[in-house]
Amino acid sequence: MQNLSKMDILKSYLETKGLKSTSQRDYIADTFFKTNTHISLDELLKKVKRKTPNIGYATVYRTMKLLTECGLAIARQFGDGQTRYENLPDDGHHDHIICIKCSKICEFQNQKIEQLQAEAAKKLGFTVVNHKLELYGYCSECS
Amino acid sequence: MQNLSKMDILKSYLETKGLKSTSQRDYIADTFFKTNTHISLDELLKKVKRKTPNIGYATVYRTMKLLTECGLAIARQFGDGQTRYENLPDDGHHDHIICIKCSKICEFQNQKIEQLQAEAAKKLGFTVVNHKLELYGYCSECS
DNA sequence: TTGAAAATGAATATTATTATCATAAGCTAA
DNA sequence: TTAGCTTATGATAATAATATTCATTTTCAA
Ligand SMILES: [Mn+2]
Ligand SMILES: [Mn+2]
Ligand SMILES: [Zn+2]
Ligand SMILES: [Zn+2]
Repeated sequence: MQNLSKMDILKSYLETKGLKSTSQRDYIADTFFKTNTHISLDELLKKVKRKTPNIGYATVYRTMKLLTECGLAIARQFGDGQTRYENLPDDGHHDHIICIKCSKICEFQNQKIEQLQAEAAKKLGFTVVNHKLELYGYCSECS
Repeated sequence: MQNLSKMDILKSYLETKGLKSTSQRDYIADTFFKTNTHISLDELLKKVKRKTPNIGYATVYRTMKLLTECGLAIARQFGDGQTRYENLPDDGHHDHIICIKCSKICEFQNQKIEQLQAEAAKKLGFTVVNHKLELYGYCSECS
């Protein structure tokens, strides 16, 4: 399952779950796969409706739920009350830093932090499954 | 403002804002100050109603908003859809590790992680105001 | 004491998310 | 290809947490 495209991964996930392929689902997924932002359901719905205006909110909602389940999308909550989705990154896990004035979101990776997290968890007897690290502040243009 | 009790800090905050002292507000704040958990509004309301059953949800909500504003309470969201509040800790900032099975919450401090966060932010031109680090996994009893 | 300003609490509004249901579409086996 | 069963869709409604409204009560400074 290394070199399959995202759409192929989705298709095989649907198959294992006994789910069906539909034009709406495909188009929503494809539209999402082409984004490189942290997109909300409303934003994605708007994008999708440009070509297929009759598509419903519920279908976008269910498709993103599906993509999250199979790992192709990651659901994020940055505190503005809206769940946002991003594509599974090629280069592995990353964390976020968010500007509290203009809402700009930057991403960063820090292996040392990840390692220290694991150590802290181990010390408390926990087995970490996932984590959330978000820094909030002012970006260079807003400070 | 070093050695003032939390209630005194609240009182002086109210004063600067031209707000008034009321028995309800005092009792809710005092009840909250005595907690040492991450408490939800519903839980706090229930606790408060034991002695003063006629107190309303809105007053608890508004009091916690006030305490959060003046820094005496910290609002946390651990992903269960409920905002939880904790007292401003005496020993400074801490982060959390949450069991995804039994919901146990442990706290930890790690100065090295904090430092690395600051460095990562600086590299991106950000000035960090606050941050959120949450580890999710299984506690020793659940793994 | 009194009157303007703020607080209260019940109720309602808002908002994001999730569920329902009648109908449409996909798929499998004849 | 078609029949028949399953799943998907989209409009709408239900949920649930949070936030606001408003008539009434309370506070507090003059
Ligand atoms: Mn990201
Ligand atoms: Mn805590
Ligand atoms: Zn900014
Ligand atoms: Zn546990």
